Amino acid sequence: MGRAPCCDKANVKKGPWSPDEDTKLKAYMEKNGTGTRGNWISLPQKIGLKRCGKSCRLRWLNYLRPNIKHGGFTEEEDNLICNLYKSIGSRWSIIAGKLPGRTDNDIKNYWNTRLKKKLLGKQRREQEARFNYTWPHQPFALQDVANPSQDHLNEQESLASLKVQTAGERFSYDLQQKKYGLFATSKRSISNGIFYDTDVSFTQDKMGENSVNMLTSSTYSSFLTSSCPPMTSDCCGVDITAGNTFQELEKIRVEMDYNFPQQLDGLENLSIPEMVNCCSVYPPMISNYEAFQEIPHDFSFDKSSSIALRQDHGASKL
DNA sequence: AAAACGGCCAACCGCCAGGTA
DNA sequence: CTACCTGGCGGTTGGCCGTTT
Repeated sequence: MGRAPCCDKANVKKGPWSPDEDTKLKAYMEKNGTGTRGNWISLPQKIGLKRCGKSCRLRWLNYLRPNIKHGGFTEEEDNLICNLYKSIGSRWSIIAGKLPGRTDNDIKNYWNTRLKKKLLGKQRREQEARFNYTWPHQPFALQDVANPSQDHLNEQESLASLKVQTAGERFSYDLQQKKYGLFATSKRSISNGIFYDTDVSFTQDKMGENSVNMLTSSTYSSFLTSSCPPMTSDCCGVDITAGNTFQELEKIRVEMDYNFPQQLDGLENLSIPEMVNCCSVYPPMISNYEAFQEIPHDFSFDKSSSIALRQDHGASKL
C-alpha cells in the first residue's frame, strides 16, 4: 500500500503554467506570503487554481518569486558551483543558498546539462598533462594471477586465467544515485598502498528472486594481499570487481543487461576488456561526485605497463 | 524538406525529516 | 509516544526547440 497522495490527482491540472495561473498565484503570494504551515496545500483552492499545492510552491519558488535570476551564469558562479559540488556533492539547496537569486532547480539543471561536462573535460586535460598521458588509449592492465610478473599476456590465449587487475568501479551500486549497474565507484580509500573500492554491487532485496546474488566486495584486497580480507556481506555471490576473470565479468554483464537494461550507462556496447579499460584508471566516466575528487598526489602512472602505482608502494599495482 | 537527434529546462515524483495534534 | 501531515529536497521525465543528417 502506497502513501496517500497530497492532492486529488484526477482533478488537478498538470503541465506548463498559463499566464493567468501565474498572475493569480503571484498576486496572492505578494499580498499574503507563504505564511504558516498548511498554506501550500490549501492555497490552490483559495485562489481558484486547479493545481496541486506542491506544484504552486514549486512554481513560486523556482519562477515567480522576486529577484530570481535565470541563465547567464558567470565564471565566478561556475567556479563556486564546481567547488561546492566537489566538497558536498549534489546538495543543490545548500549550493543555491550560496548563490543569491539562483534556485536549486536551476543550478541542478545547469550542472547536469553543462557544468559537469565542462568540469570533466577540464579535469581530464589536467590529468593528461600531469601524467603526460592520453586517457582513452591505455592498454588493458592484466595480470596472470599464477605468475604476477607476466603482465600483458595475450588475453585471447589464456582468457580464463587472466584476472581483472584494474579498478572495476563501473560495476557497483552507486550510493549517490541509488542505482545498480555500471557506475562509478561508490567509495574509494587507500590503506598501505592498496586501493579499496567499496562496491555494493547487487543485493538480494533489489535483485529479485530470479537474479544472481552478488555481494559487497573490497576489490584489490581479494588477491593482491592477504592482509586485508574482503568485506563481509550478508548475501553470498560473486565478487564482480577486481579479481574476476573476463569470462566471469561477461556473464555478469549479460545478467545486468537483462535485469537493468536502462542502467548500463552506455557500456553495454563495449566488450568486457573495453569496459575494464574504460574504468581502469582515473578519471572514470563519472556519475557521482566522488569521481571529481582530487587524485592523491603520491600517485603516478606507469606508461610502460599502463598500471597506476602509488609512488611509495611500487609493489601494489592497481 | 523532413526526420532524427540532442540539449535544455520546467515540472513532476516520491522519499524523508520534522512539526503537530 | 506515535501517527499523520506538510514542506523540502534531489532525481527524473517529457516536451520544446534548434541543429544535424
